[in-house]
Amino acid sequence: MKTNLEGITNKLKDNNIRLSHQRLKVLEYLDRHRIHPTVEQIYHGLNEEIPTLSKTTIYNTLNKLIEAGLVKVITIEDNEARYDINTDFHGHFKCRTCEKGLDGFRIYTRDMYFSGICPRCSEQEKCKDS
Amino acid sequence: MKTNLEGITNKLKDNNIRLSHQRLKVLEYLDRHRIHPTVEQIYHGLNEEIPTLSKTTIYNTLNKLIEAGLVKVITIEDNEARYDINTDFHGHFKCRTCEKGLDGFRIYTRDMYFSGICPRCSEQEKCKDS
DNA sequence: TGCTTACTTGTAATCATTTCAATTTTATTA
DNA sequence: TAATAAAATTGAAATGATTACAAGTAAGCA
Ligand SMILES: [Mn+2]
Ligand SMILES: [Mn+2]
Ligand SMILES: [Zn+2]
Ligand SMILES: [Zn+2]
Repeated sequence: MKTNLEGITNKLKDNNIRLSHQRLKVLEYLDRHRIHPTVEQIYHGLNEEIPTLSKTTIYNTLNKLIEAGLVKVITIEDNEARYDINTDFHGHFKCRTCEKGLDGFRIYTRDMYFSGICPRCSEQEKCKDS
Repeated sequence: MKTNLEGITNKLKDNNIRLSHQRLKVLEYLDRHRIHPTVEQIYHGLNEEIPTLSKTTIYNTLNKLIEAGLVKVITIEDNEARYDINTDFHGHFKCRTCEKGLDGFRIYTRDMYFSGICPRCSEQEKCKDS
């Protein structure tokens, strides 16, 4: 549940991702606001502290972090992505009435998405190795 | 696996959804093309048969069918929705390499989304009943 | 057949996300 | 510390999926 920000910055170094002020602030925001925030929420949340912050930077940062496996994108909303610093395997729930994400619920729909590599592409990878 | 189109049209009647030419064609397309098509694919697939068909109608139709529980939307793509006439609970897989949805795979990411009603809203529902 | 209501259509609007080029910052080296 | 190259930030503009809207059309019913 608790993310080690120091550990994350080390991972950034490992992935050759520069430790810019903006990136660290976005990470810190995700760590302190465990509500699967949208880009809009991150933007407004950091606006006071960094008035010059651009939404483009937030998008760039999040995409970098996703690429490095440090953040996960949640597509439970139909029109807006949400972001999660908790990359452990866990489900997400959205209430049909209040539209909040909460614990303890009556479930009506379940969706499971997997991403990986199919047998055909696995086979082609083997060929490359030899 | 096999969908009974006759059964579906009966469900449409039950839900007071009119059996328009366009709606039946969209349903037929979803039934015959079990590839979780996008709106774009449905549009081009039906274009020859119904040259006047509008994308807006496809969106309207799909939203109506989703509302009635006859179709499910799949948000595994980051930028474009896909649609499934199979409403049974089942997972979806996307290959990272060829980007196709297939069977038999090595899994790297798993995502579970639930939708339902939270305890708070459940409680309020009870109050309405009495 | 005629009536009412809901559906279809094309265009325009919306809005999350990406592209782009100029400026700034980071990390490195002297 | 200063110089440098590479990468990041920024804001404006572009993109593109989806929705809103208003006028024309078709479905269902008597
Ligand atoms: Mn989560
Ligand atoms: Mn499916
Ligand atoms: Zn609720
Ligand atoms: Zn593949």
